Amino acid sequence: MAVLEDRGYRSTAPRRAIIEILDGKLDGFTAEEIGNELPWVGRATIFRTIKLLREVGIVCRLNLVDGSPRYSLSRVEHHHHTVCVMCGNVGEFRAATMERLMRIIGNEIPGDIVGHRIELYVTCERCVAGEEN
Amino acid sequence: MAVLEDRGYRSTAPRRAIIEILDGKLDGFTAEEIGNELPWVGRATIFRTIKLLREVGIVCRLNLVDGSPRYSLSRVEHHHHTVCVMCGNVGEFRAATMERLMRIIGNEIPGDIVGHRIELYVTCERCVAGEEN
DNA sequence: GTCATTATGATACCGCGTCTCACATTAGCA
DNA sequence: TGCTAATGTGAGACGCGGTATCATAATGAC
Repeated sequence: MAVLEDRGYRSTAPRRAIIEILDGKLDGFTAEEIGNELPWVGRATIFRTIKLLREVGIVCRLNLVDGSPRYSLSRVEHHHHTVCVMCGNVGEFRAATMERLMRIIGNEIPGDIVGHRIELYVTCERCVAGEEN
Repeated sequence: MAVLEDRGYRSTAPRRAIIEILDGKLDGFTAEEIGNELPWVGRATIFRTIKLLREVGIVCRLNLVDGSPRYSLSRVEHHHHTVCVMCGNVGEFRAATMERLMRIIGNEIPGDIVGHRIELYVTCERCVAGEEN
């Protein structure tokens, strides 16, 4: 919440509630999920708040394999995501090697790299374990 | 078109028209764009055909920085995309280093990597040149 | 040419997200 | 504490990308 107040945004009940829920969501969430947990908050407000948190940089939007959207709370500074293709759970990882590689590739292709999106699709440990039953 | 026939799909006028248009689209396209160029083809058919071509592996779906979708004809086997943040044009590049890196990262994170999505956002040469005016 | 199979177009529908607009809350200040 | 401008909110309409339905049309194997 401090993150928003520091930028001049108001501390309101919906915003506080959403942020509190997010803290518990360790592996991604959807707007719909939040709506279900906070039925007293309007749909528009949920999207507005997610958008705000994305602009502030503490929430990321990523895509599942099928292209459907999912959000994730950012814990480390610069990172990428792993998304389980079976359960949709999201993980984060940092890879300095990746950044270095980006710079190398930057020299090989025309134009200037201004950003990138990297998503690794995985089958997570939980799902792999569950399959054996 | 042969790609589709080889898999048992029929050669129809809409499919032929769409594929022909795609051949000229060197830097990505949207479903809407095709619809404008082929007003006699139904919207559903355009989406169906794009989907088919994706399944066959000769069209990729990618996201612009803002998340909006764009398609691109695949020319090389395994590749990734560069997307210009200014004009939306799409390029392809291969990076063996990237694949090697994937394997390394695979050992560092929990779960098995089954796929990945990598998009590089760039400002393309054309746009950079244009800016200087 | 016949006919089963497959594809098509129109249209309704869905999911995700944004816009609008009247109303409610907030925070700053007396 | 009470006022007020600024900001945020909820309901609902709307937009866009894409899919489902279903009656009709085209395809291609014989």
